[in-house]
Amino acid sequence: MKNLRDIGREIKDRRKLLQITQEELAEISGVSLRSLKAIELGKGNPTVSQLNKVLEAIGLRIIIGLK
Amino acid sequence: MKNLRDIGREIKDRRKLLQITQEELAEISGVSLRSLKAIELGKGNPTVSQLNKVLEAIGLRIIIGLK
DNA sequence: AACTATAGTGCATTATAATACACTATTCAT
DNA sequence: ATGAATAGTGTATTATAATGCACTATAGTT
Repeated sequence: MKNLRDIGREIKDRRKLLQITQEELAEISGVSLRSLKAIELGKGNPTVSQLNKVLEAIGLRIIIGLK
Repeated sequence: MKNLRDIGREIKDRRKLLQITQEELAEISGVSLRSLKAIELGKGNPTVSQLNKVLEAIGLRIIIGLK
């Protein structure tokens, strides 16, 4: 399974690739800095819309696939 | 983007394919019937872990992909 | 048409995600 | 090694997801 920690890592990696800070990503995605930090660390349990906001901002998206 | 309504449809389609009821899926996934209904209809905004529970139960999963 | 099974809704309660603020820790450049 | 930027944490508050119960609506069967 793709757990929350994995998802967080992917977001962080992508963000670094784009060379933007958490502060910037929080700003452009419309998610609070506190929440973004939690998402990247895989702590907490974001709502789908929160996750979507962050993903959209870095050119990623949720796909539903076979296991 | 893959919005919540799309995700709900995919879950519902998959569930029908497997020929199980909402009640059964709620049971096996560990998600309340009320919440499952909302998810399938694309109403509300589930947490990632709730979504994951349902997806797992029907052999699906979240993938993060390029937009 | 009537009956039954399955799906969707309203509302109240409880659990918890989202947030802000203040702080500490780490990374990175000089 | 010091200072500045970036990342992570604690705690309290607010917003909202998750749930249960009772109900209505729709689909499917005879």
